[in-house]
Amino acid sequence: MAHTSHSFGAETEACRDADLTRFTGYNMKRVLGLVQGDLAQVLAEFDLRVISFSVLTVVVQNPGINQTQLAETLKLERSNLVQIIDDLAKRALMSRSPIAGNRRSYALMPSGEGRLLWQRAHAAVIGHEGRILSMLSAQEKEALNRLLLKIRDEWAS
Amino acid sequence: MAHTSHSFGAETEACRDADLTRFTGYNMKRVLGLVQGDLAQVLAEFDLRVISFSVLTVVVQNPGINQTQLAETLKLERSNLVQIIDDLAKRALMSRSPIAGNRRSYALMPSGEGRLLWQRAHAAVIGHEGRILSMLSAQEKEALNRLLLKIRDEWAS
DNA sequence: TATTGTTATACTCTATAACTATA
DNA sequence: TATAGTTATAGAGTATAACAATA
Repeated sequence: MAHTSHSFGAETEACRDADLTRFTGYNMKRVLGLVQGDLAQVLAEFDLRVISFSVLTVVVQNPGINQTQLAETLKLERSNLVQIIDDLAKRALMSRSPIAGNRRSYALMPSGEGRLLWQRAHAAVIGHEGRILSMLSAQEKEALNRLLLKIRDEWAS
Repeated sequence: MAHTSHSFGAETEACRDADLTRFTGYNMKRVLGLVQGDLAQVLAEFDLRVISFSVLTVVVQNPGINQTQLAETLKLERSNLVQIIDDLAKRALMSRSPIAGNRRSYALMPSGEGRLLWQRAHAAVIGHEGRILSMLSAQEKEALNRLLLKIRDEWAS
């Protein structure tokens, strides 16, 4: 029985989900799990969650954006952004600046400290992607991104 | 002001996350969100969640597998499988069969009804992937799967 | 002692409704 | 009336510890 059990494990364990690997969605889910796990560890060194880094990136690249535009950009619910922005604002990484002539929305602006932290985190994320995708050639990485963006563009609302 | 607001939206709204789209992880997350949303709707017609379909697939392809092996295969925690299998068993789509000489694990076996439901759901999932990836050529789909599996294989534990 | 299945629990992510203050 | 931000809440998905039965 020990022999049976061992040979079963050794011979077929690696392909028990063979049928599912024919689905791109399943493969993406499995790979994204690996990527997000490593990325979360990398960003934890900066006290950032993955979503916080995304928010910081968009605000640095689009200073003055408001929360509704930010939510649309990252495809998040406005309500789920509140705590994330609260945290970043409390840490003085960005500010909610009043807009002249409009008192119901704020312009999100990165602080100097926010820009500096973002630059360090951004470099770390580039390092993370280099490591996690190190088995792909430059051409393969470019092809992967091109294919993913082609799918997203087709279904862009 | 209406003009300013409109031109801002029209000119820069589409590329506010341009910097993030350089990251494969971000692009995968965005695309997987679209794919999983559509897939969930497709599987809801069979009263299946995405995870239930994965479980059913692995059990159909590997009759006799136990819960620990199933959890390893799908990279889930054993504890999180309990309710899913409970549901599938209560609906008589699969059974927990006792194993001769081993009373602490069960052999998961698909029922005839389970195989039939799986065949219908499987066909629907293939249809879903065909629709959601319809902008890609056969070669592109194959390339995408190959790249994803190459990443996964490299980091397989 | 180690393994299998299970329970309980907690934390993250996501989705929705309703509120406030503004416009 | 509609919009921006907010609050509360609920549902998935995921992770961990501890337990009973069994090996």
